[in-house]
Order: sequence, then C-alpha cells, then structure tokens
Amino acid sequence: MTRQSGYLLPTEKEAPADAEAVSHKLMVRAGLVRQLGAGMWTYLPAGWRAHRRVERIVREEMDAIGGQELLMPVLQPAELWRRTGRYDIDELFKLRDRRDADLVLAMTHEEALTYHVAREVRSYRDLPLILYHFQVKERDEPRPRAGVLRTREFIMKDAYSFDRDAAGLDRSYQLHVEAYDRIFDRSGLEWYRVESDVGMMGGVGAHEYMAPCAAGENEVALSDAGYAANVEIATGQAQAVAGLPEPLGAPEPVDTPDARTIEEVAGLLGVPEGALIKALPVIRDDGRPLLVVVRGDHRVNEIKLRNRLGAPVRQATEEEIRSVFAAPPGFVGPVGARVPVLADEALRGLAGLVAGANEEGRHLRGVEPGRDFDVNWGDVRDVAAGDRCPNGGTIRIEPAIEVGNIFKLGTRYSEPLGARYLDEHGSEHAIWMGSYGIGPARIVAAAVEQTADEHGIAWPRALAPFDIHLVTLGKEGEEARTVADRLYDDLRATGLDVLYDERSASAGEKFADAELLGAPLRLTVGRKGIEAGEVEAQVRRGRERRALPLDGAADAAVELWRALP
RNA sequence: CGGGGCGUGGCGCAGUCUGGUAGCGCACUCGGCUGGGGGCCGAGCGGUCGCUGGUUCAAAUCCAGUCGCCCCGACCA
Repeated sequence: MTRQSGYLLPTEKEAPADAEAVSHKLMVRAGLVRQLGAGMWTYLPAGWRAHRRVERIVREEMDAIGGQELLMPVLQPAELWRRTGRYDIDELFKLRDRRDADLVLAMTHEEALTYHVAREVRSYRDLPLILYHFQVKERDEPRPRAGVLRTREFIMKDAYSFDRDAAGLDRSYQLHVEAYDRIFDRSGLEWYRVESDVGMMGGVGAHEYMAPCAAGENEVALSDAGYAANVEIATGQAQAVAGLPEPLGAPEPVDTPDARTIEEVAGLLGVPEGALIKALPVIRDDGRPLLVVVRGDHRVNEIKLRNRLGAPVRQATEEEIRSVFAAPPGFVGPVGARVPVLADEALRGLAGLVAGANEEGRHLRGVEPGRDFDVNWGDVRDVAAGDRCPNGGTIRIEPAIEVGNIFKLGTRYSEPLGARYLDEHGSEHAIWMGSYGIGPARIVAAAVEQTADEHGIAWPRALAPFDIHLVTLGKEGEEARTVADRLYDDLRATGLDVLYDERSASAGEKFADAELLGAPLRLTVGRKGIEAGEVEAQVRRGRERRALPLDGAADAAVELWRALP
C-alpha cells in the first residue's frame, strides 16, 4: 500500500541553502534523505527503496558468482587493527568501553573476516571462497561533502575472496570484474572500469568503477581507443610544445628578477610555459633530498612519484630548499644541483629549455636534460587532456564518482592475521586474498546526478523507488478517483511498485512532485481523459506524453514501462 | 589541518553595521472558491534569534568563549 497521502515523502520546493551538488539538492528536495549531522544521513522511505534496489542487484550478481552472504560487526577489538598495522589510520574511529578496552568502528572488514577465515579454513579443500556482506562502515572523514556522496557512515557491500595462490586470486578477481560489469550495466549508470592505484591496501592490482558526473571527486582519463584510468596513475605521451626556443651550445644565464612562478618566468622571457623546467624539491621517506623536474606546463603526480620511488615523499620546506638544495625558493633548477634529479619522461629529448639557476633573480636558458645535468627518468606527471593514450587515442579527462573498487590484496592481511592452509602435499601457505567494494548510496547518487534535468530526477528503471507514479486528479467520490483506484489495484496486481498520488492537491503540484521524484513512468487519471476513454502516460525521460486506452490501461502501462531505460 | 562563509518558525531569507516589544515568502491548520502544470480569498498556528557568559535601563543586534553546519584546498587504506 503506497498511497501518497499517508506516505512520508516530504518534498521541498527549495533546496537547502548549503547544498551544492545536484544529487544533494535533489535527494533532499525529493524527500529521499535528510541530514542528521555532518556526513550523517537518514534514508527516508522512498530513498531507502532506491538503496534497496541497488542492494538487490548487487546481491543477485554476487550470489551468481558463488558469493556467500554473512554479517560482521562494526564494533571491533582494536587488537586486530594493530596486528595489520592499520590502527593508526586517522580515519579510523577509536573508542573505549567501560572496562577501558580499546575498540574501533570498522571502516572496512578485511581484519574481521581474515581473522575468522584464519580460524575456520585449514585445508586447500576449503578454498576458494567468496564471502561478502552489506554493512555499515564508519570513517572519520576530514571533510564529508556533497550529501550522500562522501559521508562518515555509509553502507558498503564488501566482498573478500580467499584463494590458494596467485592464479586462484586472478580467477576470483576476474569473476568480480564480470559481476561488477553486470551490476553497473543493470543499474543503468554510465560507468567506466579504470585502472587504479593500489594505495595502502597494498597488493598487486586494482580497478575502480567510475560513474562520470559533475559532482565527482575523482578524475578519470579516457580515450576513444578504450583507455580508461584514474588520473592518479594514468599515463600518456605528452603533446609537443609549440614555439620552443632554439637550442644553445651551453646554458646561458638570464636575469629574471622577481619572476618565481612558471607563469611569471614564461611571460618575462616570452617563451611558452612548456619551455620551462618546473622543479619540485622533495624529501624522501628516509630523509634523502631529491629534485623532481617536469615540463613547465605539467604537474607532478605525487602518487606516480611515490610508486616510482617505492616510498612517499614530502615537499621540502623553504628552509630545506635554502640549506639542502642550496637555492633560493622560486629559482631552483637541475643544472648544478647538489641533489639527485628525477626528470619526467616528457622532458626527454627536449632542448632550449629554461630552468632556475639556483641563484636569486636568475634563470638559465638553453638547458638540455642529460647534457647539462644528470638525470634519472620516470613517468611522474599528471596526464593532460589532449595527450596520447597508450592505445594511441586522445585523452580526455572527466570528473567521476567512484562507485566500486576491486583490489588484489595478495597476502597483505593473511600474513599478519595468520590465515594459512595446508596444500595437498602437507605444506603450509598463506591464503591469497582480494577485496571488492561497492557503495550503493553512491550508485543512487550517481544515478541522480547522471539523469537529472531541471524538473528533478529521472531514475533509471532499475533504481527508481517506484516503477510507476499514478496520479489521480479526482476528489473522493468523483469518477476520476474511482477509476484511478481501480487502476491502482490493477497495476499492483502486475507486481510493479506503484506510488498512488490521491492527495487533495492541485494538478500542478502533483505533476511537479512526480517529476521531482522521478519515477520512470507517470500515469494521470483525470476527468478529461476519462471522457476520452484514455489514461495519460508520461515518460519521465524526455517528458513525452501519450494516451493509453482506459480499458486495459494497466497492461498497456506495464508494456510501456518494460521498454523504458 | 589552512582559507572562506553561515547559524533568526519545517524550508528559503530580511533584520545585526547604527541596541529599544522579531518580520517576509513558501509550507502547515481552518473556512470558502478553484480543479490538467506548484491557483485564489479570508482567518490562524508556529520562533529560548545555536549555546554560555559579559556589557547595558534594555541585546537577534555590542564583547568573549563555545558548539554546529557548508564551501575551497590538503587528505581520502
């Protein structure tokens, strides 16, 4: 029974003043969610319906690859997290119970499940396994934002695979790739599976599923040649610099008083920014200094840099630049540098460049990497739109929201938690693991972002809180009401989820609310239609209307609904 | 963590500079009209002005502290 007069669906004409993202505004306005605090959101009945529709798709596809659903606690002993070295993560909520025991609120469940598997799995005969659950995650986010897109508490479907070896993990991983592809197809989202950084999850490979939308926090590099990667790790061949200065036989000093930034120096010397060498003084994990240089129009990519070096780095302080790098900030350059130089590949083969002279108010021109300074090479820059992708296509960059991720963990968690098994020869091995997450709330929000128009949400059929929004314009006792009542019963008998708007509101109000909430199909029963022997159907996407015969309206509506995206 | 902004009825806002009985629109309630695109008329309900303290005859307004929320950046296992 979903009669709107008694259903908690508090729609608003105006969005909260502090809402920025489209999904944030619309999900609040449509009465799907309400905020309880920073990064804390309540799902109202209609919003929860959409969430559960995602869950259902995910559950079906996880079960289809042999996943077994279970449930683990959010509240966990700190000890587990100490063992895997993750207790010190800032985002991990920590608390104490009345006996002063250290506890955490889980932000993910590798520790808990690996703990159990370590105890229950002893033999190669017990493997492989895919286990998953839908559970609340708690993360002490530095900055929750954009409604339900980045929250401190959210539900995640997290799955974990356990295999005998790397080959088994590859198989489990591939199963998840296929399941996830189906999940996002069925959800009706536009999505990309992109190569991603493994981060501190450790392990040997990772992909993210990205749904492009304006509110996205990530950037993905895409090309028509099928390339898709998070810009965090994307690689490409740089575009050539137009208007490079003539090469010189040797570097030549040039006065550049007060010109410290790339823009200032390029402007002063009348050369393109790409003719400059941008120098980033950094300090490695072990305290060793390093000068990273990229082309002036490029940006250093800290993740690629970290991966190239095998350890994180931080920017040097001004004081360190003066003392360790022996150069005034703003005029640091690789020629004559006292520290090792790591140069980005895009600088290879270039000549006639401009670099800091390590002297106040002075740069060098005619600089040539390799000739004028020793280098180690590495791909350590952000790709830029227009670069050539590894498949030969042209890269474009789009904002996107991460709706799922899959990681090959290897033995990152099984080793510290002692998850081992005996093989058929009686020798012991660590279990090979993978972990696979999906955020249903993000799928919901991404669908809103991707489908919304100026009237509201236009759900993909698979995620809509209601399949059909039936609107009657008749009051109690009028024919338009009794006919609509009958149609409501007929529609429900087909098994579809129908929201029946029998409120005593004006037609305009009901239509506006229906388009805001965004069910794929709206049916309107009014006096005019009845006189013509018709029910009006409006397809939400495109808002096109057509007449259905009053007789057999339910069947006609279902048929129409089935053809919708 | 750095920068910026905001807390006044359910929502959106004015009032704060220059202290003097708290207002507007929407929503809500009641009555009437209207009845295919957020309609009209009338009458109402609803606010410790985030909180605490201070200054003052008097504080939404000035001062101090504190809590909360948003945006940009950093971060995001």
